[in-house]
Parts: sequence; C-alpha cells; structure tokens
Amino acid sequence: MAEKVTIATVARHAQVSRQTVSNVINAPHIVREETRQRVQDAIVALGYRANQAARQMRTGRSRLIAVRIEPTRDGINGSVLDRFLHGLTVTAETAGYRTLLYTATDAEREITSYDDLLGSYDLDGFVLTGTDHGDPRTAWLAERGVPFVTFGRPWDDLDAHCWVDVDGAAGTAQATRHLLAAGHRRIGWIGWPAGSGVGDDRRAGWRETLREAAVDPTGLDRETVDGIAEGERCAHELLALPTPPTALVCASDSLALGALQAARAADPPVPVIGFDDTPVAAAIGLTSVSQPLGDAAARCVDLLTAVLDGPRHTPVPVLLQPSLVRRHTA
Amino acid sequence: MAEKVTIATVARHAQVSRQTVSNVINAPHIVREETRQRVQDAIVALGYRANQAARQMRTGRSRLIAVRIEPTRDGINGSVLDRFLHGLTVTAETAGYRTLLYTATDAEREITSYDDLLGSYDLDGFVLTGTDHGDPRTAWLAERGVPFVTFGRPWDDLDAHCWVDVDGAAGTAQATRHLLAAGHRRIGWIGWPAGSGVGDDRRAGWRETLREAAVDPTGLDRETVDGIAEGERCAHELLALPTPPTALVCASDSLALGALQAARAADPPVPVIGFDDTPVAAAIGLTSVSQPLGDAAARCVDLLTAVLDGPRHTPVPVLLQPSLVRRHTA
DNA sequence: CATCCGAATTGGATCGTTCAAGATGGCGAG
DNA sequence: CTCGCCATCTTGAACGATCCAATTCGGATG
Repeated sequence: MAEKVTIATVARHAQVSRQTVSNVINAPHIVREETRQRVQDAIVALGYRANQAARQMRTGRSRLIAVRIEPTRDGINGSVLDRFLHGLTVTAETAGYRTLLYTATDAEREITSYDDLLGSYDLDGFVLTGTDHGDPRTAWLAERGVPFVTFGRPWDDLDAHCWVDVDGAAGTAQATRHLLAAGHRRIGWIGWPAGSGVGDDRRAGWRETLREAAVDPTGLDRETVDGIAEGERCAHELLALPTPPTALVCASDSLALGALQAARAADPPVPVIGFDDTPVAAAIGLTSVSQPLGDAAARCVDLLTAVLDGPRHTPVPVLLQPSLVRRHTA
Repeated sequence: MAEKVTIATVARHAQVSRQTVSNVINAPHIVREETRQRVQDAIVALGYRANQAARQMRTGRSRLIAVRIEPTRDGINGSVLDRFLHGLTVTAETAGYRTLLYTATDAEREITSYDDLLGSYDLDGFVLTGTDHGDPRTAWLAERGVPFVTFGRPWDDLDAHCWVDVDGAAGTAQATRHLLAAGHRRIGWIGWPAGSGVGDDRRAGWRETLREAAVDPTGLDRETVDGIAEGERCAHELLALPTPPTALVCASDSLALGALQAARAADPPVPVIGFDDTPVAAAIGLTSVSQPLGDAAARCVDLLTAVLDGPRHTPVPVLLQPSLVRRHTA
C-alpha cells in the first residue's frame, strides 16, 4: 500500500506551502498561473484527493445530501423512488455531492434521524419526497435553518419552502383531452379520497378539462384508497351506471390496473389511463401519465446546491410537466 | 442555535477529562461505574453526539458503506434493487453504519469511483450487486484489501471473497416440482443464453429436477435475452412443437410475462412461473419465485460489519433459499 | 515505613484541512 | 529614496475526536 498522500505531500512535491495547494483547489484565481500549473501537476502525479473528513472538520460542510428510502409499499408504485434516487445520485455527483440514505417509519422518528444526521455527520441538506398538509418535518427543518428541498409541493403555502413537483393536474388534463379527442364525452375518474394534495390535484385536472369541454363531471367519479382490487370495484360501479362512462382516467397505475379488468369485460372495451408510468404499465401496455423523475431529481439537486453554494440566491420552485405515454389501453 | 456540544463540553459538565468521556463511549469497561454513569448523564443532558468527521480523521474509519444504484433497466426487474437498498439501509443503521450511494456506467468507471470514495471519504466497505465471471471490480478491491461483500456469488471461485446469494437453482427446482406435483411432465424452460452465472444456475434447477423425475429435458428449453417480447416468442416456439410442454418455468418475470400471452392462448391454458416476484408479478397474478431480499441485505451488512468490527473473524458465505409465491398462473 | 502494583484518570500530541494574519517582493507615486 | 499597495505566498492555530504516555491514588506487600 502506497504512503498516504496529503496536502503536505503535494506541497513538498511542488515546492510550495500547504496553503498554496489549498488555494489552488479552493481559490485558483489568487494563485499565479505558473505556480497553479506546477501544483496541479503534482496533484495529478501523486493522485492526491482532499480528505473530506479533515475538510469537513474545518469548514463544517460535508458535501453530503440525505434522502429517505422508503419500504416498497404495495409494490406497484414503488419503483418510482428507484428512478428518482438514481437521478438524484447522478446529478449530485456532478455537483460534487454524495447521497446518503436513511430510513424512518414515521415523521417523529424521521425528525430524530435528522437530529442524528446533522449532529454526527454534519449533513449539508435534505431531499424529502412526498409532503402532506402540515408536514412536521419541513417545519422542524425550516425552524433550524437546515437547507432542504421537497419533491412535492407544500400544499398549505406554496412559498413555505423550496420545492420541485410535477404538475399532476396537467397530466390528468392531458389524459382527459386525449380521450375527448378520441370522441369520448362521458369520461370517468377513479381517484383517492379528498384531502391529499396529490390526489386532489390530479382529480382537478380531470374535472376542469371536462368542464371546459362542456361536460358535467357530476357522478362520474369514485374515491377509494389505492389498490388494484379497489380500482376494479370502482370501475364496476361506474360501468354499472344507467349511463356509464365510456372511458376512465385513474389517479394511479394500481387503480388503473384494477379498472382494466372491469373495462376489458365491457363491450366495447372501455379505454383506461393510469398515472405514474410504472414498469407494470409498460409491461401490460397500459397508457399512463409519465412523470419526468430524472429531471425532477436533477432540479432538486440544483435547488439544494444553489442554496448551499450561493447563499444569496433565493431559488424559485419548479413545476415540471408530465407527458402521456400512449399504449394499448387508450 | 445552541452552542455546539463537543466532547470537551461534556467533560466539563461531568467534571472529568476529555479522554474519560471518550472511554465511556468507546471502552466503557475501563471506567469506574460511578464515573461512567455521571458522564452518561451529561451526554444525555447536553444532547452530545460524537462528530464523525473528527473521529474519522483520528481512526481512519468513516462508518460509511457504499452501494451502487443502477439505472432501472427494462423497468420490470428494477424494483428488486429498491427493496434490497431499503433492507441494507435499515440493517446498516442498527449496526451503526450509514449507506452512501454512487453511480457508474461501466466497471472501469466504477473502479474510478472506488478510488474516489476511498480517497476522499475513507469508506469502510462496499456492497456490490450482481457479479460476472472474472469481475474486475472484485479483483481491484481484493488487491487493495478493501472490505466488501457481494450480493451474488463469485462464479469462478466460491472462496474468492465474501458473498451472499439466493439459491436460484433451488428456486427453479421448487417451481418445477410444484408443476410436477400438479401432474405435468413436459415442463419447458425459457431462460438466458449460457454463460451468465445467474442464468445457468436457475436453468440447472429446472433441468436437474426434471432428470430426477425421469423426464428428459432435451429440446424443452429456449435461450434469449431478457424481455417481454422475447419471452412471448420463445413460448410460441415451444408451444408449436410436435409434443409441446404443458407448463413453463422462466428465468425472469419479464420472460414469464411474455410467455403468459402465448400460454393463455393455448387450450387448455399453459401454467407459467416467473422469477423475482416483482410488483408486476404480484399485480397480474403471476406465480413467481421470490427472493428474500430483506434477509439478503441484512446478511450483507452482517458480513461486512463482521469484517470491519472483528478483524479475526473469517465470515462464511451465505446462501439463502427463495420461496415460491403461488398465484393464478400456476 | 518505603515500595510497588494495577486500576482509573489526565494532558499533550496528532489526524489533514482551512482560516487568519503575517511575510516577501515588485512597482508606481510622492 | 521612501512609502504604500497589490499580488503572491507562508506560517501558526484551530476544528473535535482518539492514541499514547504519564500521573494519581488507594491498598497490598516486603
């Protein structure tokens, strides 16, 4: 094993002081070009890498970003996080940050984790996924001035903190317009109970689009918790109406998958559109609204590093547009 | 913001020296019980947390484990990593370690990442997922004495390094026996081209089980790259044989999903069993072989921490048993 | 009574980096 | 010629923990 290469090794090799090497790395403009080059060469020749621990101790910054990894819930919508995490890590790496994972079973325990991560690892910032009304986590972080970005809007107050989100209403509106364009008028909705920001948003896209097309949405919607069986049940209910919908838009691929069972039995088959473009949707040919997860992750990192690197800059929230992926079911 | 609590603060508060506080934390047995208690109380009262950076600088250990996060490939088999990562993080946390993510597009770049992570973050160990024949990554790590565990056997030499794996052959054997028990004799196999350790292993489970049941497997198998369309094509081929198989076992859920299209068209419908128990399988009711991913992740951490914490201990590889999840398709 | 012992505790040095302040030298203005 | 200024570079101290050697102290021993 080769001798450990420190800043002093480089300094000796380049015939300068430690501090000059440090300046070459952190403030190149104050070093004479000739010297800079000499030091730079020494760094490469020796394969020097700044020791993060030492740097962190001095500066108080760790260049570490924390993200929570959730247990896969019902499985079907799970792999969304997968893609998001990958995008996050890639972008963070190019910005010189690393991604640290943590777990938590509830908001309270999650806050304990923050305390721990901040206390012992000096974390630079957090990325939270999924926010609720009156989320205690964002309040805790904001109170302590910890930099963070959420993937998901703060539904109570859009200016509460920095966020990135995907315009769910625009997604369902696009799905609805697609069905309208295909000649459908009575387009049904299967979604989640009112009260969740995400669910209400997606539902609004469907409702408003129908209104604009002069279709009364009353009675054409059903609310249920997420799940395949639930989707099927709601679809059966809607299709059993005296004047049933001729097409369905769903708040998730889980619901859509269930609805599809009922919709295929109908004659003629009723088109179904899901939400999230999960692997399941791709596998079975379900038309679905796709979220730009890689982009979303990248924007999260952008916002976070903007706060971390340039403290003056007040970053603006980002609302990304989803896109409709057309497959066999619509 | 409260004053920063360091080991000196605790020492002052408990009327002892810094070193005694350090001993209470790292070697409690050499401190008198009474003193220990007093220090312990001070730690709690002040909310002290050891600064990892400082500790790391002195000890050279970071209590950080790195795992690579891969881009979701075809999507369908992607969420396997999701579950594995979650298990890994949970177990690591209870063992006092944190999980760091990194990305890499190929083995060469991955090795550059190792160098970087080791050089600047002093990583304690790596968990690699998926190993090939003659994997350059494991060679590089072993050469430098970096602790690591792979999820996946080193197919060339089982004693090459420390690993955890799931017994794929046992999984496909179980699937095959299940079909034999249902009265099937001619059971087909759709798998990957020979040469991949995982694929050959899974195939062997099917082949040997048929042999034991005195069924000649010759001609009952097809090889293809992974994919839904490929699975369907192979299934069509097999079912078009003069004496076609009456049931199918597949090397992945992707292949099984494709095969299912062909199998449902047959009369009577041909049972299909997949591998990995992905969300897609759960969603569409595909019988599949399930890997204990949470267990596997936990064992990876166990092995790694065994090496890190107790250097004398030579850990033994772990081979876990998968289980068959029966659903509608078989 | 002096000596020695082991358990418990202490003070100083150290890890590798950056910050703050000081040193050096060249150059133009007074 | 001297002064001040700027650009450039160097030196000492600090971050917060652990390692190492030294010290204290009560008690057993010669």
